[in-house]
Amino acid sequence: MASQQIHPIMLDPHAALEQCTACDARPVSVCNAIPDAEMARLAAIAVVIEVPAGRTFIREGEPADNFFNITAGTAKLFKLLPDGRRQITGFVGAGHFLGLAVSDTYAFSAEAIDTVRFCRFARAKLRILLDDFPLMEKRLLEVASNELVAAQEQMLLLGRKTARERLASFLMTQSRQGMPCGHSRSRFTLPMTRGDIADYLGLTIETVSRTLTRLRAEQLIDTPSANELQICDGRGLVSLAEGLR
Amino acid sequence: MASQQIHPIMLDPHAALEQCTACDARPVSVCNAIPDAEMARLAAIAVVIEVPAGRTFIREGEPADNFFNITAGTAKLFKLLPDGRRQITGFVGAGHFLGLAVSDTYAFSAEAIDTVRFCRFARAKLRILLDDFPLMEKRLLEVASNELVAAQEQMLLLGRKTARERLASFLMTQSRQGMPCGHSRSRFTLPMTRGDIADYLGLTIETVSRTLTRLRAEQLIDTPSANELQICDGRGLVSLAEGLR
DNA sequence: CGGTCACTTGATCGTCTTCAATACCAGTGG
DNA sequence: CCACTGGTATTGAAGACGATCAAGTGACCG
Repeated sequence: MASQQIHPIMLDPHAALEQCTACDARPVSVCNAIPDAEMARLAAIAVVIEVPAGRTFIREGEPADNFFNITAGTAKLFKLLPDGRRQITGFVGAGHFLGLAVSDTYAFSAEAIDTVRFCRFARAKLRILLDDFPLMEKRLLEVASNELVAAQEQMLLLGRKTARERLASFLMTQSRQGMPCGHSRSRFTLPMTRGDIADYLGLTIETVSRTLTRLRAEQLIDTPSANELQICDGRGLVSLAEGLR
Repeated sequence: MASQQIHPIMLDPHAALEQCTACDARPVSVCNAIPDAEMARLAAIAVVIEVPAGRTFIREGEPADNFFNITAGTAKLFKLLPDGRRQITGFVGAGHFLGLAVSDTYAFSAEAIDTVRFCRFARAKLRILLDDFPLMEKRLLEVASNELVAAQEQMLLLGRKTARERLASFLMTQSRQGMPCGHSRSRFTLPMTRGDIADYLGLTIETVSRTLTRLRAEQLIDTPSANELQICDGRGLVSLAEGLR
């Protein structure tokens, strides 16, 4: 089918190794657990792939044959109900690892928001490699643990927070995206659409739009354009996110 | 403080080993990754503790000094907002492992629903032991991955399902609790209160009660008593849980 | 320009919440 | 044995928040 036309960017072994040691995502990814000297083994089984915005590259329910390591761009992970209702479970960027599921099929779908580049590893091959690098397995466990914590935070948001609190939480999380712990940007770009935000926060497009309008009216944020976000009152947003007003 | 009066059930080393190899929870827990011969090392650092119903034995935000392995009873895990709103992120029973968080503080609280017994391991000690048993680390990664899948399923429920669909999903999950894959009980006990169910499903007590009443009126379930549940139409519940009606 | 797509805004509707009363059940003590 | 109590569950009526339906705006693009 048309959606399967994925283009592996083939590289000779030496170039592949270059690719890995010089990879933008390496410092923030799990592969930094593998020493430089052994990097060639990882590079040997990695297939670099680039997909355009809108392309679904993981489909819930299909055989989970691969692991993925995002190196550039942003993707959304989501689950669907038969009637089309969608819940986005996360937005993932460079350094993020996908496909940990133990099951033999993927538990979620993944779609590129902008142009996404990732390394693809055949599950079987990676597993063998993993046996030789317990440090990488340790890193994976760390990553999974952190995601579990984030997932619980999201459950609190979806189960118990109001629309305003959800948006405030989301915007503060986004402002901290990719920043060193404790830091945040006061101005940033939202790569996803209002529809994506709605499906991530368990709301509708209209509610997201209205709520942003209201937050703007209250001087908590500003929206220079639809995709640009300026945080005017971080303190206010944080206390709103925690339900304190 | 009074709530800290936890009673470790001290055992001499031999008895501790007995305790572990004969443990009810071992077949379903992560410790089965450790060979019998080495079990003594695990037993040596385990502290067996029993807490009564209602006791909070993990507090969100407190230093995460221990790992826990539930061996009997049921506990609820939850997060709170400052104003008291509560989201239960899971119910955990025998075999469940708690405290994976990488952070130095717990990301959630845990409270015993009935009498709960667990093994407690000092984080530092367990980590050392883990270095010698990569197989156990592998198991932990498996467990964490499975929980992540469950968490995503719960996000779909909280973000996109109606009250009826949530209850149907919950009841079907409960009916499969502790059953071999593909099996389920048609009749079982709910150890948690309506309030707990509500806080797990992101609803109110009243909505849970009303919805159960309605499901009963529609012959999908029966409730011989408040804590007993009989599934009359499993098929119907499943399709309801998936949003197909 | 016409077309599409994303976003915004308005009016109305419905599901779930809130508030309140009542029922139920186990435990306690008269 | 029965009245009393506290916790839990059920049921009813009213209200609110967010959803749905609908229209309008603006940006981009062939």
